[in-house]
Amino acid sequence: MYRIDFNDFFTSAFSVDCILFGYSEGEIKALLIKRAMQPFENLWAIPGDLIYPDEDLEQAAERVLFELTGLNNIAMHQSQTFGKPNRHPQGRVITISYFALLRIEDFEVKASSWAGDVQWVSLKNMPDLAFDHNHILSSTSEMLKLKLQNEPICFDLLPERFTLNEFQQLYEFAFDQAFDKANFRKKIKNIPLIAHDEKQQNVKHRPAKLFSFDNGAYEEAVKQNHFTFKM
Amino acid sequence: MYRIDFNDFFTSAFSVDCILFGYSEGEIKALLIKRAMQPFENLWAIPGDLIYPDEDLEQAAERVLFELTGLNNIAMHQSQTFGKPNRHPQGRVITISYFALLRIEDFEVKASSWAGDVQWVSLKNMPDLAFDHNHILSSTSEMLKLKLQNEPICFDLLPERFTLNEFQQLYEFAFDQAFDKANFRKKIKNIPLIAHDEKQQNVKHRPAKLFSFDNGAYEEAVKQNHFTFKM
DNA sequence: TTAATTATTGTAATTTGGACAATAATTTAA
DNA sequence: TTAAATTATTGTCCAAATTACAATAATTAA
Repeated sequence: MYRIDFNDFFTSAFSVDCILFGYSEGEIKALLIKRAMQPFENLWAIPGDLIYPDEDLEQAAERVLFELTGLNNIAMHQSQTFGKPNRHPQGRVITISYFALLRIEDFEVKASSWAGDVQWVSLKNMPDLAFDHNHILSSTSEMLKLKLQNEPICFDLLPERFTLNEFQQLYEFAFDQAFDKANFRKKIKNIPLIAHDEKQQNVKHRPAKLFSFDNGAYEEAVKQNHFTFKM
Repeated sequence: MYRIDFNDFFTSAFSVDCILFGYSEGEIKALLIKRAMQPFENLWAIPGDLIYPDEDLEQAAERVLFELTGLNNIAMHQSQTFGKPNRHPQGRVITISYFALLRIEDFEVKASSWAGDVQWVSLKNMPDLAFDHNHILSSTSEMLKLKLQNEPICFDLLPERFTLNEFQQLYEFAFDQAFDKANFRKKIKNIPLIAHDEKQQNVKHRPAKLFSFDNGAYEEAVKQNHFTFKM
């Protein structure tokens, strides 16, 4: 891995911004970094970096993800590209935003060279961010909602074993509305879930049963045209 | 308007590719150009151009649209960004694809400076295109299908007055499946359409009634939360 | 006038969706 | 040990949407 000076990119450059979404305590969160360098030093921002001359876009996004989380083999979803001529104070930088869905508990976050601090921040409670990152984050959140509605990616966000209520909370986030518990359970009856004997721990009331997504059954059903995921 | 040499962009550059979709004879078509210059001279391609240093992305896409069609005030939809290091033989060019929906009958196409020929080509009958343009076109078509399902943009593609069958054909394109005529009419009964007395002309059978989209009623219904468009 | 063709409307059975009630399992406090 | 509190889970009823298909209407061409 190598690092190059901003000037190497002349006055125009490409970057990726890599929005890492996670889910905990009933809320969707994004992993933000506190910038350790100018411009916008000490402001919170979406992690990102310039794209190296021979690097594929997705590869650059995966590199940013890896530096922060040590994770590989996570699906990256391209969201949108932002290129207003003055969005970066030091020159023309067009940025391509990607997002990935993570299980917060599955790894340790490590601040990278360009980040002073790293933190999961709830989308409901977002501070002012560097650059046009508030805009990038909110339009990427909309794209996430749309994808949650049409692809079974909510299981990348949920723990491997989850309760039906946790599942429902993601659905409610995706549609910006509350659902009736009983009706929700009817709606998902075709999604292939494995019911475990195990139950929720450390709750002050009747514990919920744990489920996991049956990916094998899902892929088989899709292949046979029995099923298309549609929340 | 000014034109600059490729070398002005050093060895890396941004471009837009601008996919113009139209609908006629029951099929979705894209406006393609025959390249008048190297590389890929004489091959068909999606119209596009480099982005000028001070130009916004969408503005560049609108410029390409204008040069070919003379049209302004057409909504541009960003689709995806393509940036494999070797996708352009002359250097690193990252391209941002946009699409717009046009009524084919409403304007004259004029070949621009960089196009030898221009033609509407059905998506069902697509030749080999320059660069990675087959890939760009097919993933942008998928994005079009998704948007057709969730926003009332089919009316940008249909003539101002259309038959319910024409409307249904777009729906069938968006979902890649055929629908029962009678049931389709029930499904759309909440979409605000104006029924005209006028009928289809020059058909060899019972002519269909013509309808148009009632945009005013649609926007009012959305504002009052009575309605969300969902094909 | 009739056949051919497509548009349009209707009907009945089935499935899905929404509101809400009833029951079950667990913890905590008395 | 028991009852209250809390949340999970299942069931029921009715309205609305979906599906398959039949019936009728309007037009052209022979």
